[in-house]
Amino acid sequence: MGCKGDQTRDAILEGALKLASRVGLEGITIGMLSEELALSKSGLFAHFGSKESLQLRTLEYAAARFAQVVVMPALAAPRGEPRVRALFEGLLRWPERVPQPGGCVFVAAAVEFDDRPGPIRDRLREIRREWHAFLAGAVRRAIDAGHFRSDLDPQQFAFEVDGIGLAWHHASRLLDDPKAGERAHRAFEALVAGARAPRR
Amino acid sequence: MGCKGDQTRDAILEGALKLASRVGLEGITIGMLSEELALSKSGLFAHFGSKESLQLRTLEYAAARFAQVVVMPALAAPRGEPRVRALFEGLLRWPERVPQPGGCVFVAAAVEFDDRPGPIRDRLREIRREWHAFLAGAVRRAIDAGHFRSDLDPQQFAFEVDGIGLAWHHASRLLDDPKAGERAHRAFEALVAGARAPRR
DNA sequence: TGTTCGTACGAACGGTCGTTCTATTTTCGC
DNA sequence: GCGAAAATAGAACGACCGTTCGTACGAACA
Repeated sequence: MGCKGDQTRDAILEGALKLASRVGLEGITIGMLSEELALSKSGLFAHFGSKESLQLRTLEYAAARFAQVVVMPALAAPRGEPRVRALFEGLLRWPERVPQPGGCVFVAAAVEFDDRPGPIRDRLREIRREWHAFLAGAVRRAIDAGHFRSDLDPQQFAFEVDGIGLAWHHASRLLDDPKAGERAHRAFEALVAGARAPRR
Repeated sequence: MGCKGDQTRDAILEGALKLASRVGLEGITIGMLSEELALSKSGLFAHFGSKESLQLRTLEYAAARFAQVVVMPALAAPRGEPRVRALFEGLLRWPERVPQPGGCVFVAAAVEFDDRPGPIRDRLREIRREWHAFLAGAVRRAIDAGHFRSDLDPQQFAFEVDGIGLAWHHASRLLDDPKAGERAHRAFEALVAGARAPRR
């Protein structure tokens, strides 16, 4: 079975993820990537057969890493509110845990591909929906555990967490707002407080 | 004074805005744009002198249109909460008011340029900061008018509105969530309710 | 030892990019 | 209407794109 090849391919995917974080999945160039990794263009290309396949594999690699560094550790936290908190904290730390110097690759890809039909958009949408469903599931468990009020809408909660994450990404990266992290946490605390309090 | 040239340039900028909405500011291609507008590549190019200048002008054009269709109409609403609401509603309608088939051009540009130093990033950041400041100003007026509680942080409010807008953009475009609009409104109502209520 | 196969390389392809140059057409004040 | 100036077109450039092809190296297996 391919031993050396697998190592190389993983190294390529790691480089592709970092590169995509900066220039987007579509902005990746086989020339740039091969130069950065000291490989030949054709040698790198041979591992994937097409650019689209490289993009797809990079997306898959990112999803696997995300599961490793934010989903799985959160499962170690107790069910209910603590786990919801762990997911949020993991979300904020994910672009540094798996180095993405240009910001979350899913955010970049979402904006790039939200109107470009094809397998990449399809897979990306799937990944995002899974994340959404997982987050909503954790919220539902928090309701069942009595941490959150029973008439809370988990999907709505997930929607708003998504918004906080995106606003944080935006404020910290483009706006260089030093208070971005603090703002994100305050927003999340307000959200949790509203979820905890009995119906007004 | 340039008469014909100005008309052409405006038509180019309108086309560039629509195109940038789909493929991003960097994704714009002079060939694509000239073909779409039935102009020659060199003829179009002559209006701007460089691609970067075209991008910068497109960004400026978008900012001017944004001021026209969301900021100015909101000024017609009474100060305080109504104006804050008008700004939020205008924000959600802006990509359809000024046709952007691929979604808000500022969102696309923000993700593309948040880590690409240069005049485009600088100008984009300025535009976004102005919007943030304007929104926060409207919130401050709502506090002064007694609509919102006096210890509300206008910047925090603006941060969260930003998040709702981004989450809505994301949910409606990539995820094809039919409830995205409803969710955005519910999130906004919760935000306003929290701003209105006396400190818990 | 010889053969095979997985792996990487170098050269080249047609195509498109942003840009430059030189003409040609169109506009507009006189 | 005329002539200057502005506006547009056309061809070409070097660079880089994704992709293909033929080939060389190295290890595994006969």
